[in-house]
Amino acid sequence: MTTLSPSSSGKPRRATMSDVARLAGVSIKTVSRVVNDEPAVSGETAGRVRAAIDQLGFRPNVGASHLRRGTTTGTIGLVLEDVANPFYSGLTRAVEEVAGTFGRRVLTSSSDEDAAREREMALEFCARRVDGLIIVPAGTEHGYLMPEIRSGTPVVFVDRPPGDVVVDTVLVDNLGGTKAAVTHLAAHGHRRIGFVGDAPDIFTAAERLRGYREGCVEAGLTYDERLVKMGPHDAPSVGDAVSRLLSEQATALITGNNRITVHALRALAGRADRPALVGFDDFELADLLVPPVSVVSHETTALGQAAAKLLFARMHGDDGPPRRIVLPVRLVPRGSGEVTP
Amino acid sequence: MTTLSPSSSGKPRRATMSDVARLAGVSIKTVSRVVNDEPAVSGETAGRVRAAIDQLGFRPNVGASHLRRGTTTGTIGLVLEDVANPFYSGLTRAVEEVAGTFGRRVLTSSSDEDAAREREMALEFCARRVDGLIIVPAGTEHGYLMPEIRSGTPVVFVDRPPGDVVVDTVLVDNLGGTKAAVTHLAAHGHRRIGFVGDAPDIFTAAERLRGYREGCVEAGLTYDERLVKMGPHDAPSVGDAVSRLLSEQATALITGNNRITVHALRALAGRADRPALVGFDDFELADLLVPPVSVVSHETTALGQAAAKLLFARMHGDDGPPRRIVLPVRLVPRGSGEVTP
DNA sequence: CTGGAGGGCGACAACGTTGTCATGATGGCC
DNA sequence: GGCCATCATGACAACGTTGTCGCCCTCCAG
Repeated sequence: MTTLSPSSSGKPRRATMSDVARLAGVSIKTVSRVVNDEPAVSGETAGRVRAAIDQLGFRPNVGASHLRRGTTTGTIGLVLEDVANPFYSGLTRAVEEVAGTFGRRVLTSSSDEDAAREREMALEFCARRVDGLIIVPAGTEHGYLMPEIRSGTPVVFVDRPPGDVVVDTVLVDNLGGTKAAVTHLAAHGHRRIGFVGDAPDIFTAAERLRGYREGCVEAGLTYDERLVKMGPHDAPSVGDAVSRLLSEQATALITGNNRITVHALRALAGRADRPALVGFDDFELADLLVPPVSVVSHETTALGQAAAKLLFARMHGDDGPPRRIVLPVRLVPRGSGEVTP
Repeated sequence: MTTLSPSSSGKPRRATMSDVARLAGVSIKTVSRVVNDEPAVSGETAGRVRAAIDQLGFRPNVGASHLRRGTTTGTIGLVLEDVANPFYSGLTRAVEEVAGTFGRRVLTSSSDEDAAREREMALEFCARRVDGLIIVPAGTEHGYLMPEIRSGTPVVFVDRPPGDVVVDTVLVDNLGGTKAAVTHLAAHGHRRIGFVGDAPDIFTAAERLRGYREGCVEAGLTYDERLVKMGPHDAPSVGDAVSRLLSEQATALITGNNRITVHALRALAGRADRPALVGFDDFELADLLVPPVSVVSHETTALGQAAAKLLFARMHGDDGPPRRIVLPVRLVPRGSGEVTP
């Protein structure tokens, strides 16, 4: 009880510079000078002020400081689908890291693939005057960001491009990734390759599907839409998709992202007719499964770093034309994709 | 180029209420009223103000608003070891979720198990006037938080208790967890059970070790310190620990957390003499490995939720004595822990 | 002894917003 | 027609901080 309540009664209040000033018998400005290590303060006075600061547990209000100084708030906003998804938590960590080297903190928020939520969070972060915004978009309309962009808040899109504004974007080579996966499976003799993708209105899902199609064409396979299932990435939907593709005689599967891969693997676990499988996105323990899972791999850390670096370049005055960075992917053969039909 | 720069030359500046007021031909205060949906504004004036707001892309500065209103900033700070660790990213998501229902956003920061960084981040968050702080402590001294706590910022510790202050804490039943694991393995006939734990100065590692010891005693096994390896949770250290324990004729292993379990599994992958294994912390795909991995499971989501709810209760005026919540764990047998020596 | 330089410090305004109070206009009622 | 209530609006101060400017005192050169 005494542990939590302050010495006197009533609601606790944070000490301000005037409290410190009063206690130390100096002016507010002098306290400010001490706090900011400005030189023009005598050692004796500074000592008294510091003692008062310690005694009161004073901590400067950086919000007020930012307001007065007209400087930025030292935060950047990160809006993504779900921090709990390892893909995004890796990205978050990378962003946090880069932001840290520039003395910035990160405000995070999960949109849950909801465009309205994405918008709400992005705008709220702007109202908080973040120095910049990194967005994994859920929606496809981003005109709402124009006022922000125009008034100088840099915005970078990651993993998916923005809808109707042109700003810096960092993507991975979705097209090339699934294309490579198809080629790889075809090279092992597969003619009926199934594709389980996320909802087709998600950019990466659509791109990966496109890569799948193009891969089929290049490999001389006829594109058969019965071998494609696009839809939500929850376990039941994916399990259902997998059964259907197998009943269509698919001998190999390409799974469109890490969530889908995991659910597909679980759906396949019991079955005797296990198809070859290549997953998009690498994931922990893929190498320890039986068989080890071949994947189209890319660095989520690199994604986050690239995005954050782009953002900080803009914050530091880079005003070149918007850039689009496409990070390479790499097919990692581990076993599951190297079995014949 | 035109995409990024504002209509005129010079640095872009965010519109303020006075800009809006000037454009709409009203006073600042009227703009404020419109922005805050206060009733005493005529429809015609409100329309003019809203038009000006849209035209300028004005977004209110919530920092200034908080300062003036004397209200809180609507953010809470979360300091943990590493967001990229699935354990913590699940926790982060849960905290975000609860915070969202109370209209709060979350500032995150990874301490990387560095006490100085933990302290720095926690204090910085306080300087930003977060409404509350959730900490997975890296250090063992938390006196530095006393001024904050005293001035009314609630603090909740998760996963590990604070060092030298008494505040709300949410833990899991570390002791019971490893005890159960030992009992379980002993019931399957194991007499030489090894324990690979994290650095012993980490609270959870020490508790789990204690549970291991007590479990050994209860199971009638003599505690043999050669069967215990405590240390960092990186892959080489864990791999090394595993080899040593096996050379000590351990027939079963208990791995002290999700990182250690994963590294241990990788170290064991090639070997013929695979011991029985029970891991602390559940992890994705544990059920799909061969054999499926038995674990001491607990809900990271529940941890985050409990912590956040405790925090918000404090923020809403709960001033009862500090609480300590210990969440239950559950042994999930999947195969790896149910093999005989 | 005087003048100027400079060090130490404080008063004041301002950052963008909102609470309080005042003001002028309008309308209804006796 | 006069009076008060009500409505719409604005002026002003204040939140906690910092930039600007000016004051006073000391010290040293002339």
